[in-house]
Amino acid sequence: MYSAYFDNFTKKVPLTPEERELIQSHLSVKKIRKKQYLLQEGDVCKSIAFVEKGMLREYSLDEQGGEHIIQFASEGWFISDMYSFITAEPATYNIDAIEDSELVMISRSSHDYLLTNCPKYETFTLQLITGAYLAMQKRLNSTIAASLESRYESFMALYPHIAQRVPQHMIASYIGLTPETLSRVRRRIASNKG
Amino acid sequence: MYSAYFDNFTKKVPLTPEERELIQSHLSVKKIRKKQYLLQEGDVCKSIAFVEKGMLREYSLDEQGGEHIIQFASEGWFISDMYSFITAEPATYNIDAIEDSELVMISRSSHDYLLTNCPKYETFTLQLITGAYLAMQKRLNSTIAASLESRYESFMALYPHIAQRVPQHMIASYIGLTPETLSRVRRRIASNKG
DNA sequence: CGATTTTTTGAATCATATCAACGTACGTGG
DNA sequence: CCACGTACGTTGATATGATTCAAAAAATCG
Repeated sequence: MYSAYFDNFTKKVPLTPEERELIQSHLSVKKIRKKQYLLQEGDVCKSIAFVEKGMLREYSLDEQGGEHIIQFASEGWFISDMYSFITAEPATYNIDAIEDSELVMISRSSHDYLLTNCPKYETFTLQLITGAYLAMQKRLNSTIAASLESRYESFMALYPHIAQRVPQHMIASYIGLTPETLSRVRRRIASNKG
Repeated sequence: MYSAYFDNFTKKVPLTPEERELIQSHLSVKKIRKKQYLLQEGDVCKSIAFVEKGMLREYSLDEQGGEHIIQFASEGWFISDMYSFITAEPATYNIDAIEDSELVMISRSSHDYLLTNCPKYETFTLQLITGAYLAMQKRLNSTIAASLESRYESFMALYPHIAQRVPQHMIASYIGLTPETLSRVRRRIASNKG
């Protein structure tokens, strides 16, 4: 229990046994089945979830009901509608499970408590957000500046473990194109190599 | 000197005079003229810049030499190639001034020093990055999910002070379309309202 | 095996980019 | 203060390329 969470944590910030105790007392475990929602648009996001095992996705819905995947989260990643979590306004994103998953949950009040009372938790959070920020900046740049081919290829290079585990149409959604177009992009790539 | 910086800081995290002294001793001031580079692709980004006055932009260049604006920064914002700053690898982005500007600079070593020796600086940094993360997530979502019209309109609603001060083709670049297309989008919007 | 989900393919359509030209505003130097 | 040059925005014609809709083929699941 909590092993992936603390592996991740101590790789970034070492902890004494007491600190680990303190943090662990603020965590809880949640299991969630494939296709189950962790968060629905309109609800307030009350927790940050760390993935111990499994895979989730966060996505928005446009006016026509189309899904747009904002983020995948597999082992070692966290997922949450951060804006809703921080402001307590209704979520604009949905989160559901792509596989049966085990999550470590941190509530808003625990998060606040640890931020102010456990310096290492704050340091860890800063590193976590910084990493997420940098990854998203790269993605934004490739969405704006790169061709479909290279967007797909960077995704595959960066997240091969995700690519293996999610259907292709979700990758299409993540990189911002339709499943049909992605299928054709893949054919173009294959024929350029063959 | 440093007033915009500390206004911003203390609005998020109050400081004692001693703390302010400590932090201020790690800052320096830099003036930069319109069109001047603060950072060029390939150089290592050695500082974070806070804008006291003026306006800058961060952008990438694609294979055909096209500019893609990643970020604007006016008074109260910070700007930097964070990835290069943190990893000390060569920058992949360029930063230059859109107006004559005054900047408050923090070097990598000062940043590290303050992070470990000044808890409030760490708290401030966490809030700063969190804000930047949330803003970028919203932008990414609108880039993937929204129509050109609503992308333009959200930009204008969110950043009216920037819109007034930068040429239209830079707004086009920021929201990910060509200047010609933006011109036509604006006409469409105008005629739908008239 | 049958049912459902996923991927591929084809054809038509639509939206945006591109290329080229023009008009305008702006700022700089004479 | 004027004139010139440069940067900016608009417009039109055309080309490109991604989406859409429909259907079939392939893969996966119970």
